[in-house]
Amino acid sequence: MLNTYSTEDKVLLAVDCIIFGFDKEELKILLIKRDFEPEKGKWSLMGGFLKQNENLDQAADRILSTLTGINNVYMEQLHSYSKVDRDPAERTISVAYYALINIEDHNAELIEKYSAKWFSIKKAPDLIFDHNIMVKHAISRLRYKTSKEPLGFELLPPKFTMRQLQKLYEAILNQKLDKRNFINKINSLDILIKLDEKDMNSSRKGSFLYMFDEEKYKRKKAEGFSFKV
Amino acid sequence: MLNTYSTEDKVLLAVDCIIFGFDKEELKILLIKRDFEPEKGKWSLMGGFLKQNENLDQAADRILSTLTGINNVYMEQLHSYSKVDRDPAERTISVAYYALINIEDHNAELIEKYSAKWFSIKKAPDLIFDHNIMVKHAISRLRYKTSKEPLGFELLPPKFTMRQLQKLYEAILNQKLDKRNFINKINSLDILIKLDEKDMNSSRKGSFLYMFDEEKYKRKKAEGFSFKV
DNA sequence: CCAAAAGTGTTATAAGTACACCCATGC
DNA sequence: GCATGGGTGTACTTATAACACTTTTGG
Repeated sequence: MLNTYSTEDKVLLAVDCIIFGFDKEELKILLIKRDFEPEKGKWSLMGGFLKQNENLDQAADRILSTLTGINNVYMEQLHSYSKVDRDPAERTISVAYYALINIEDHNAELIEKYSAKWFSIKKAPDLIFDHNIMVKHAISRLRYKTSKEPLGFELLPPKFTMRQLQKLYEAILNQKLDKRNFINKINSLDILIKLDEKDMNSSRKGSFLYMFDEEKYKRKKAEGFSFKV
Repeated sequence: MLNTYSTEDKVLLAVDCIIFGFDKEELKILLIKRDFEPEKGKWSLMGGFLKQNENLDQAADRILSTLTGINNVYMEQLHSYSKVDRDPAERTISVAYYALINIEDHNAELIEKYSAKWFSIKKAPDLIFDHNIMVKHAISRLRYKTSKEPLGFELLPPKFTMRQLQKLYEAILNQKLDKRNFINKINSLDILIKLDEKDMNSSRKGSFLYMFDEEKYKRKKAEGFSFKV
């Protein structure tokens, strides 16, 4: 291999993951209690270092999978954080990723192994380094993205009720939405499949379950349709 | 300094800049002809490596300034690119930034020194590595950002005509806009100062010059106003 | 006097917002 | 039979989109 850049400084490149989940009422993030220095014992995002033979997306997948046992989830690069002394141990640049997972899918043993815990985004503890700002940015990006692309479904089980979907959007946007307007809007998008099945847990009457019709969405998108909530 | 992460791989971190300008008709980017290997003689974004004592924003400023002689311009981090073999010389992760400059401000000597040239985004040459995709992403981000924040003015001289502003937005959005609707919309935002002065270059009648009223915009923004084109 | 760009309002359509009652069921 | 959450439609307001003629002035 050529080595044209040999006089340049090298740095450690970390990847930190903001892992979002939704538990029927609140938007949550999965945090770990650090069991290593620096800042041992404090709450932190799950992270790791980029290896020579992988790209950032792969590193993010690996790190997410290490903590949750889940693969193939929606992940997106957020931003790179590079303040010179952001990590007191050593110069480290961190690339933040956020992931959307169905909270039911996580692996309880792994969560325990890493002393991880789900926190409501409204009641999350103070985090190490610049992780607080990463979370803030991630929420802001999540708001933008879920209003322009059908990503909210990533946070729900495959079958969900209209009310669950509404509550999800309310949690993401941090505001109440009008029930009728919300349903009208979602229905007008015409990308859900209404099942015959009802969810009987939430009320006596029961409420119909829906599924996201990904194929239909893709077809419509190819024809110029754009999702908008 | 502690050295907790000593077994981890380190990498070279490059910063590449997509430098946008506007020349009254077209949206342009400033490219350099590489005078070093690999890919010597090919067109490329201006780039450099992150140094130990600076953060990414500072590195981007430094790199922009090296080529244009300009400081204090609007710059924003775009994305990090990390394909393992993206640079054949050595494993390098690149963080792309885009900058908006008033094309009149650039330093001609520096441009010459780096064999740099302004290219219309529609007629830009093929670039090295993954720089083509970086430019594509930057244009897409620019579209989004300039429609939500008053950043277009960064690409214009301090005094500009309505028609110039419209042509700028047409170039960014890559579509014709209706003259009356555009002016009505801009005026309804109420963030421009109409000068008594006219620009007599573009027509016999001459057209009024405007300036962006940044203070007014800030005040309105603080009161909940949001820019939208 | 005419060519060339500047400037100016109204109407129609679409999107968004506000809002209240009946339904089905388990207890 | 009643408490609980599910489900449904219309009127109003706001935003967006379409569209054509008059003005100014240097040559």
